[in-house]
Amino acid sequence: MRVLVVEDDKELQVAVPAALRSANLAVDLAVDIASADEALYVNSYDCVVFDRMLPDGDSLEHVRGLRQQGFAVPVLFLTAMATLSDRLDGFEGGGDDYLVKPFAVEELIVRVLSLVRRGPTIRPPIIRYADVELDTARRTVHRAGVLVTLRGKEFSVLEYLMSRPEQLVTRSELIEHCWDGDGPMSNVVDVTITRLRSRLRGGPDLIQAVRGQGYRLINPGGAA
Amino acid sequence: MRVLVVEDDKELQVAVPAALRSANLAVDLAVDIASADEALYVNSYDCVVFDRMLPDGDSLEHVRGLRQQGFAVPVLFLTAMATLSDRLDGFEGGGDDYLVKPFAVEELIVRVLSLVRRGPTIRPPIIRYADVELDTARRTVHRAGVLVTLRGKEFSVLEYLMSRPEQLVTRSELIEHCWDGDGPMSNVVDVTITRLRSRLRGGPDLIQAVRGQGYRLINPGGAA
DNA sequence: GAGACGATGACATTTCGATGACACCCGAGG
DNA sequence: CCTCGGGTGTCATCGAAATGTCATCGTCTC
Repeated sequence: MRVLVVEDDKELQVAVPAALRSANLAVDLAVDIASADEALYVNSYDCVVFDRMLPDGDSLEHVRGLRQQGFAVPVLFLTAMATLSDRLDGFEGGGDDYLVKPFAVEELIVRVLSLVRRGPTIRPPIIRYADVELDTARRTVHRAGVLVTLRGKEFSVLEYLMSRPEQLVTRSELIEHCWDGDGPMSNVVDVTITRLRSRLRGGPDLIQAVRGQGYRLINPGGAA
Repeated sequence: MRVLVVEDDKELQVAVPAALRSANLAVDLAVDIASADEALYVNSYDCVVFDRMLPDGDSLEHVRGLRQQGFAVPVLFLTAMATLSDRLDGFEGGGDDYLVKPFAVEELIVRVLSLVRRGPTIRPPIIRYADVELDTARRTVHRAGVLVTLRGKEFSVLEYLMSRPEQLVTRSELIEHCWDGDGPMSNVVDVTITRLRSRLRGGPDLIQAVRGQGYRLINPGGAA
């Protein structure tokens, strides 16, 4: 579990990461909003610890903006301000917790762990065609309900075909999307299609060869 | 929004309800676990504020029991104990927040409002998959009932995998979430997986390698 | 029936994961 | 300050699995 700490105070820059690391969290440090943004853009975190006031602005306002764009990672604000209204602001902004300075490191650890545990769950997109279900996140394929295990290339090819159901897909198109570098100089595509077909033996052939053109996904039965 | 306060201290019996009412919450009071149970049975609350120690027992233990039976209402524990392990206990029990006495009433209000807003969603601190139980708070793992001691990194990796059962998890995903800085440039992940597997020798291999893609938790037996 | 193109089985090659051994770092304790 | 040891990162190697290549066969079209 990985945490980003955004803190401009020299002392806390040391203490906070140390505390979190002692709880087996992976910690990165940013010193202002700008560098935090950079880090958030590059990596994905399970939690962010934000000092409320930073040299280049109020982190709360910033997070509020990010939330509007779908930013879903839980945030813990460190704040020196003690008035109730300021604290409430913190929660309104979408932050999931806050801590008033000065605080005990144990308290910080407990709260961060709690936030991390709560992490955002994402639904994997599933593509369906005929009686085939392809789960891009799990990288699994089911035909008529039964699990079919595919090799990497086979999966890539099927994924591409299923993203363009019933459309004609040329060999070079497949090579461009499923192979890297300068595509192979053989009939790999054909071979892969053959292998794919043999794995999907659990119903009619869904992959139609179009002579001289390429391949196309079809649903012979029509139903399902 | 209706809140139940369970408190035996005379002073707090007055102060806590008063504070919450000032935030427009409807408040009921109970003085011990027995009467709290009665109130919970009769009414439905959006939040419960439990003093940790009550004349007829430790409320934490009690809530733990209730959770097992599906009790989902968020709980805020008031505790006088200040050690980290005691605080962690509070979270393990399924309580969603805690406050150390003495506390500012504003803080109490903010936290209760936050819990109420969050609604009855609990993320149990124990994740189960197949015959493995992982306690995120205690950082312990049991396989088929027997305790397995893991190293920090091994635990982090297993935790991440178990939070996404059966999903494909890439190496870079693991590195992003379990390592800091810009991840290492070696096969650490593979090595850690190997070590993890060897610790979990007590049943079939649950970690499936997906060639060229990453790893995935699976349950070969299907049962349990 | 001939040519072209796709299908397929067999085989070669490449890539990738598993693993043992070792090096390094850091914290505990003398 | 030094040593020791556990935990973790790195490397080299091995073997198996995935994939590319080729040759052959089948089949569709003109």
